[in-house]
Amino acid sequence: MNFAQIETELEALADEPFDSATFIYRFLEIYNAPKATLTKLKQGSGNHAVEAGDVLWKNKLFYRSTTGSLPDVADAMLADPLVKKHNPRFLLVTDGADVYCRDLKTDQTIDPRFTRLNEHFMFFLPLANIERYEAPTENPADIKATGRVAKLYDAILEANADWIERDYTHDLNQFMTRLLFCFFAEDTSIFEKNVFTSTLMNRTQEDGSDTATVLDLVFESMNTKVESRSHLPDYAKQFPYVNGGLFRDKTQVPKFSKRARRLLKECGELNWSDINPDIFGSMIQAVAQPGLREDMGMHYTSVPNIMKVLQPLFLLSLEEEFETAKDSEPKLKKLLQRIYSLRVFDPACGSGNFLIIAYKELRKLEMRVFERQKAIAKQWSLPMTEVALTQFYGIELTDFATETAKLSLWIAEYQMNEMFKATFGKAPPALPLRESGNIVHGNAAFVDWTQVCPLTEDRETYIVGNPPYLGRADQTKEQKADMAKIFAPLGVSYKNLDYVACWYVKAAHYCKSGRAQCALVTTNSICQGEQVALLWPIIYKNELEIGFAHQPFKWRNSAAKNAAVTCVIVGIRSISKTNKVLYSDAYHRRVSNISPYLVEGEDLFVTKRRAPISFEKDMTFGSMANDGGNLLLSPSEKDEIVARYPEATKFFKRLYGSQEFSKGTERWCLWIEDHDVEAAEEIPPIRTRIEAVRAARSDSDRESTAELAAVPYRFAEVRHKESDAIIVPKNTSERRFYITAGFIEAGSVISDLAFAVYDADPYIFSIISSRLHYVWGASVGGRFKMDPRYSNTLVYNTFPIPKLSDEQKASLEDLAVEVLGARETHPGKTISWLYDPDNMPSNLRNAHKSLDDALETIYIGRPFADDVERLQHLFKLYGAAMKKDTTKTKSKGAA
DNA sequence: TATCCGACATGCA
DNA sequence: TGCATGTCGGATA
Repeated sequence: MNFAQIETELEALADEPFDSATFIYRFLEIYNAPKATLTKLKQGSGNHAVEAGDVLWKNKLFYRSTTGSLPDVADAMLADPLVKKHNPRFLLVTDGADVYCRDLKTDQTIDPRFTRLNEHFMFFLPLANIERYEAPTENPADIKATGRVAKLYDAILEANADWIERDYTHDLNQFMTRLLFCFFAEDTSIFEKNVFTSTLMNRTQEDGSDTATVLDLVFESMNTKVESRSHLPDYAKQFPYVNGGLFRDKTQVPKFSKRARRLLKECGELNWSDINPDIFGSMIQAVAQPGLREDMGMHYTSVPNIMKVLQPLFLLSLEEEFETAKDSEPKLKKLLQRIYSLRVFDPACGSGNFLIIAYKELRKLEMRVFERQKAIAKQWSLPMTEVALTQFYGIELTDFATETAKLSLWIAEYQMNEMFKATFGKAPPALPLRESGNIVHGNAAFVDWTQVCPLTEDRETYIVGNPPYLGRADQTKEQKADMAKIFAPLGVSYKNLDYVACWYVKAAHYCKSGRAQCALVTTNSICQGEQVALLWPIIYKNELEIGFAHQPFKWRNSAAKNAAVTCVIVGIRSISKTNKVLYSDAYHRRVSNISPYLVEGEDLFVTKRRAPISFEKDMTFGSMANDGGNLLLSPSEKDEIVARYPEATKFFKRLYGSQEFSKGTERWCLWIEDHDVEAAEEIPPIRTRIEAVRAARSDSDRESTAELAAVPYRFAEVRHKESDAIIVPKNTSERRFYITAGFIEAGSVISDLAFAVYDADPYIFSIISSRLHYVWGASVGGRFKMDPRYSNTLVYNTFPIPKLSDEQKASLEDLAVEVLGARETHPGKTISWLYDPDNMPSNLRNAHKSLDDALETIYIGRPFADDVERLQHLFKLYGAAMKKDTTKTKSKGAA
């Protein structure tokens, strides 16, 4: 079976007129329901439903077509005793216009339009016996263990204060991973039950003085083959030969204090068999980095997010191959070869989450192949797994995490062997440990990746991971140097790029030379705003394309404090005819191409520019106070001063940022001209505020801010003009349909949280208020979290407008008046309320619609069909304008 | 808890 | 000088 095929057929079915009699059978056929089953369902013998027209396929699906309210009907079906009896996985209700479907196992619901059913084709995959991935629940054992290990680590450090200055951290880290392994081993069948902790407790003094000696001998024993142990004491001999590199190097064992020994005992008493290496490694990683302790594991990638990378990158493809190979021994054998030759490389692997999950998935698939072989082969004997940890490669910056990654891979291997044993009754011996993954300790932005994971044409290689994101302002000197090393030779402007761009560029070079593909979880900022034009030309130069992408989603994991960041996933591969899929939380669909803004469209991007290509007036940044809050006042604060000092009135102006405009809140600022300073300072409360500004600015580490302390009576950046202005809030909401511009009367100050077009013609307001402009801004501009963020250089200056006649301007102006008029018919309502899609009044909607229709007719002679067409046309015009611009000025244009 | 928007250091062009 | 950006935060309903 082929996923693209399912989607295509589903799309065809959704496009046809709905036929309640045949729909469900066609639907099930697409999901490969066995022919015999379908026949039985149609005949009624396999259909357990009672009501006419219903279909109830045991354990799978309960279907009803109706004309009633879909959720209500679904609730009624759910209450039907038949559900309990026949346990369907899905409830599916439709009236031919909408669909309502609930997965009773995961309790997820979708309710798409009937015609968009294909966008949810993965939702129904369990019908074809393919499970969607479900997030594991939080594991209390991991949390508890992490806490205890952290305490033990601290106690050991305390007893070995000299270790840090002597740079024994590697020894300490390796020692800790050995301990963790032993704890795990004695709670599973790798060691004899509790042998490690009990030996230590029985053989050592309570004060900890000889703990190190005993541990040293025990570790040596684990690195010595049984036949060569004559020099070791009996208690050490009872441990099996472990090796696998974990005990190979002789490293120093730290001294133990009484407290450290007691904590060792407490760690040993935990039940380590419950540890889940998927996440535990990430949590334990924080142990060795006290700075990270407080947000322990905050940055680990959750398993669902890892699957968002692995599934589209290669797991789905393996799954498809399995489905087609199901009944063919040679094909199954070929699939196994593919599994065994595949490599996964995480150049920012941390404690190895991605690698561990990938390993487990490959093992699970291998087991399914074995089961299948067993079922169809005439003769079959159980093979052992050939998925090797050495197929997994990683680079990690911190030593402790590097060691943890290797350990976690071993634990994962053991757990998978146990699962194998449960299914097939046999498993490879746990010991001695085989080689673990190829995890290298180093700076991935600096080291040569081909040294870690050599380039090869013969093996599929998948680069995955969640590398560190750091905006320009937060990069350290070293990180800037890393950036320079990678980007400077390319001769491009790069300093405004996020640090994570290093990984994309290195991955691009790797993918170009080898048979590799890459998908990374990164901050959304590299697919938005100014960074797009900086990064993506470099990628495209390597004859690569975006094969799949996941649109922005909020970062989530089970750590207490989630990172406040919005992420995307971008899959990069050599140019190919294979399907491209665009994912979002709500749907995923095949598209013709994925643009670097992660929307359907061509590989185009805009470069920020100083002057507008079309608008006839400049838009400027508002005035930034940078005052520690002292130049800004609430109405009551202002009134209090004016009441006592009426002469102060002239020093106040209304201030408008995004919120003051959108929500109508009143705010004032001190606005003192140079020649008025002395007069202003004679008013004590004003003088106090000015002094506070001076103090705040002097305190700043930033030189230019400190210099501004010399003029504390005025805003740091003064852009104000004494004229009427169009105000455009900097922040808007992704839920709105329009950018909410407005007019501000002369005499008010527009803050840096909004943009201003001073002395503007009203038709400019019309264009800014159009759907076209919103669509442009939402895709080309930056973002604040998920919400579009307006900008003059990126959005306004790049927006293409056809040449307008005076008549056209006049008619646009009339339509602007209509919009403003519609707003005024709702007195007391804020802009924010009026433009909330849940509230937006119909007259305002209509006024905007008329404006859109008129403007779009100027563009193409008719309104656009949808936003995709809007964007495509704008990009076309932009491209043409830039071409003209290049020939005229020979300056840099866009691609 | 979803929604919407503030403030300013930073540093590039 | 002008302005994008934030492994950003916080108030509000």
